[in-house]
Amino acid sequence: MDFNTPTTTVLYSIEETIKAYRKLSQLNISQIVPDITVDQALILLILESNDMTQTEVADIVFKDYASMTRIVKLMVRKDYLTKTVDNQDKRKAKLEITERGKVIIEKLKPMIKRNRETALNSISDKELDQLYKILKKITKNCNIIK
Amino acid sequence: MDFNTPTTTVLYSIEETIKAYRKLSQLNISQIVPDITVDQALILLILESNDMTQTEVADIVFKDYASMTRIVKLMVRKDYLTKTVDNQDKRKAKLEITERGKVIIEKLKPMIKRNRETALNSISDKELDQLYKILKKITKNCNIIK
DNA sequence: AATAATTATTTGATATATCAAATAATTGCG
DNA sequence: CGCAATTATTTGATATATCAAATAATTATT
Repeated sequence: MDFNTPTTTVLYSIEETIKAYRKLSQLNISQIVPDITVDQALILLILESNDMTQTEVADIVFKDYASMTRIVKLMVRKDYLTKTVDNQDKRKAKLEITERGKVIIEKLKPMIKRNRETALNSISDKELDQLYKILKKITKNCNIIK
Repeated sequence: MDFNTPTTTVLYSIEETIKAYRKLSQLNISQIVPDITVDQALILLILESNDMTQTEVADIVFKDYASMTRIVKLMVRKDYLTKTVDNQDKRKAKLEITERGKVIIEKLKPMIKRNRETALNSISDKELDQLYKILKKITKNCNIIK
């Protein structure tokens, strides 16, 4: 049964790439704001444009709702964001970025931008487009079952 | 400062893809062997060809050594593998797949293969090659700092 | 040989991932 | 309206991720 060694499939490469990128990002972000994770920064970025529901944010950042509950708890404790009950629908938790959160994200933006540039250095627009399309295909294939 | 929204960068797509693939894999693998994680199965696959040191395996599967210690502990408890002291170098932990581990991995192989096929369905060899090369570039870019 | 430096692994602390079950609010329907 | 179904979130349990510090064995150096 022509069974490839796990390390020879692209899916392994995808894993490798994302881990390398996460490591780079965390390292550089910690240099600017020591006490924040990459994912927390991402959540702040998302909330910077529009306030949202906890579940909405979770969907955007691909987090399990249970994880999201805990991450938000920490972020509220650190005064990065506030969590209030949505008055239209009391099941929903409205998340808003705090002033401190805004300051922090502004401080981080240049580094976040730089991380992306570092990661994508020397990748042409054409390659980026190819990469994007292929990844989308794979994602779609994986989500067929749902 | 032309700062892209986080969701518009390919790095976000990479994250999305790998999460979708992991979900698919875990779902299908659990159907065959309910009590094993994708990563544990990967470790068994790695060890199937050659017995190795714990650190060697960790490097291959991109795991932190501390994580590896804990994963191995669980896998030993479940009788998927054995852990013994390397006699040449007593710092090293030699990992070997057990009979039960072998049986389980044989049982899983067809599904693992199928998962890969599902994920990569309709992706041409040319695309795979492109994908692979671009990912390698990104990984390299991220590892520059080290 | 004795000590310093390095390597492999572990442990503790904390954060996150994931599943299943619980809770609470809202919606749909007879 | 009253209740079943659905939706948003939480909690508990367990697994994994990550960093820093500790341990133990090995290697390099003086």
